Amino acid sequence: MGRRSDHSREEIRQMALAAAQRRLESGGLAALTARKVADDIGYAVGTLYNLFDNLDMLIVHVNGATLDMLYDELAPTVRGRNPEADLAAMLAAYLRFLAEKGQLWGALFDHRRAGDAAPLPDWYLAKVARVLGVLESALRPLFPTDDTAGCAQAARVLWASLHGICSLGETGKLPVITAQSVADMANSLVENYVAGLRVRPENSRAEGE
Amino acid sequence: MGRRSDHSREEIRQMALAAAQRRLESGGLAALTARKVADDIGYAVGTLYNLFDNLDMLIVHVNGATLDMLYDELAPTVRGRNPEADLAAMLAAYLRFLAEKGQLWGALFDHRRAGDAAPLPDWYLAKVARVLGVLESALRPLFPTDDTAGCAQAARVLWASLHGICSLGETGKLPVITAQSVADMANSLVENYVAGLRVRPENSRAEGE
DNA sequence: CCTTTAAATGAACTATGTTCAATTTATCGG
DNA sequence: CCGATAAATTGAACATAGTTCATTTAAAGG
Repeated sequence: MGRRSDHSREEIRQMALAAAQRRLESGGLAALTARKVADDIGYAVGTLYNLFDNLDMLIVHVNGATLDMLYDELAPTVRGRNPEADLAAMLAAYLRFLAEKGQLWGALFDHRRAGDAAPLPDWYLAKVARVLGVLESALRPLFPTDDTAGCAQAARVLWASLHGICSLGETGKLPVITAQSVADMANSLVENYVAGLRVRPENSRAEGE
Repeated sequence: MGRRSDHSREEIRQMALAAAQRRLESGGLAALTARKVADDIGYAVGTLYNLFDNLDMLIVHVNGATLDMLYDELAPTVRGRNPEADLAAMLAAYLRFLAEKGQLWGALFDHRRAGDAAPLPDWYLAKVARVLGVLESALRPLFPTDDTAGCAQAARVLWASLHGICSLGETGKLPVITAQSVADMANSLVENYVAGLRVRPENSRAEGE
């Protein structure tokens, strides 16, 4: 079969992304194969490779959509006055997202690309940065107005740390104490880290002790 | 070919593990395939499956060895008096391990087993717990003698958080500010979290603000 | 030396991502 | 309306995976 007029190029792209997302949600990354997605949308495997360089890029696009969803959930939780309160609300929203869209969240991090693959595209990093921006705005009051760098770094530390807790928690790689404790751990992290920021003003960048 | 007497069953196991470790160190998880390991040790693929249930279990054993190495590096850094000093030394050793044995460290976390796989064996979790024990002993002075649980939880929070920083840093998934900043982030985490523990004594388990 | 038993083998099976010559259809010039 | 051109779609084919198991081979026991 050749050139159909069933759908435009862009429509097929969207269908493929939607199908990929569905597969991800129900069966995780393992369920997301080129042939299955192609079947889902009623096109042949080769067609997928007209629209995406490879499966990795398809997944990166799905992950981009996930980051947008995450932003939409997190952004409204920050009111910009009290860091502790904002962070608690934000963390709750994050954990809720993780509980509801666990497989999508998982793909954000489980998807490891080959070492020789192109670096993550700028538009993707921008989406990550946008989510980080929410966290930055919550932390903002803790830093002097001119210390944007310190705030940005603190946001990255918190974000990455939180990721570690959720990630190890979900994959069972950490002998965890109770089932509830991923949330407990996340709370412990945020509260103590922020308390630390308050006690050690501005020089949060650490020299020898 | 059938029953050789070149090596005992246990010898082949060790050869396979050593070969797997070598492959991991040079090319990461992608370079560790059943056929290649079999070739390396001069046996056929099938033989590997006499010794290990499957490739996953082979990798779990290599990871176990990595955890032992890590323990050996971390354990001597804790002197048991000053938490801040101990943690700084321990963190330095951890980052050194990461720099030198990055691929082995990576396999500890990159290796995601299928959802239907058996849970991680107890002996493996025990090795994880042993490494965590080092961290616990460094944090010990910060907690009342009877609060073992609080100390254990703090150790897990720190450990998992640190993992998040290193993991996201290495995979380029976090738009990082400078090249140096993984170490900076790790220091920021440890120092602020510990400062937080000091300021908010014992009730580090977090209720509503 | 023959029998028994255990180890070692490697072809075969299923499934993956990816490629590309061949095919089919739309589009456009006349 | 037709024929040529261009574009999209196809699916068989390739390389590589993990895993299995009937068959082969060598050691051990009597």
